[in-house]
Amino acid sequence: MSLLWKILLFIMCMPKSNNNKFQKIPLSFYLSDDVLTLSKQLLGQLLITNINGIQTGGIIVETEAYAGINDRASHSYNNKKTKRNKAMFERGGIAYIYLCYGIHHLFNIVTNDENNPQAVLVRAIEPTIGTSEMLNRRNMNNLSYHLTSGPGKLTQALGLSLDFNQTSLQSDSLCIYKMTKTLSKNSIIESPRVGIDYAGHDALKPWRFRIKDNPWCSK
DNA sequence: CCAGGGATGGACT
DNA sequence: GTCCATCCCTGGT
Repeated sequence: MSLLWKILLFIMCMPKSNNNKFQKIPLSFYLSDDVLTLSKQLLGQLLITNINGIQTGGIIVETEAYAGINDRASHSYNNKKTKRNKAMFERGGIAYIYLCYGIHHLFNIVTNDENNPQAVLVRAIEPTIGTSEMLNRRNMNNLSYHLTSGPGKLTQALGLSLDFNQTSLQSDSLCIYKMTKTLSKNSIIESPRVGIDYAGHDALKPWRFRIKDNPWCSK
């Protein structure tokens, strides 16, 4: 076999994209009724969007749990169902995206079964795939921690908008992949959630989770 | 119909 | 650290 053919074969056998190395997180994962544990398990996993053939994504480094009908900070508090929060009442494993302050799209991972409206807000990712495209979408010239260190920033970087509301997290355009590395318990920092002062005593619950010393977390 | 508020980010001191 | 733009969603007339 000529060298040329060997090179050609080698190229043909190469994985087409990064995520071939990783397994999609299965639907069963999202159906858990333990949203706090799930929020921690989502840290370190890989979130990827694939829009118009452009792949962007990164490692989830910060999450918040929204525990459903008894959580005053949750949109589903008191079992209140509206057009906006409809996705939360669906079966887990889909996206719940809504507009915040009229400007920012916030991305949540719906968990638990149908009519058990819990969700995990993704607050920050560490960019790993398609960084230049994410810089474009954010109108930034140089890589800095501002790229994806906040719930509104990361959706802009990933190209996530209301169009993705209720999209499956196992779809071609939006997917979360399992990383092989597991985080040790003491590398996860727990603290109160951000921006929910209206939630009374629930505002004090330490349901924000982030990877210790990771500079890509929000402020 | 309309007022009030929000799971934020960016500009600025 | 402070300040505030911004606009959809919601609930109440």
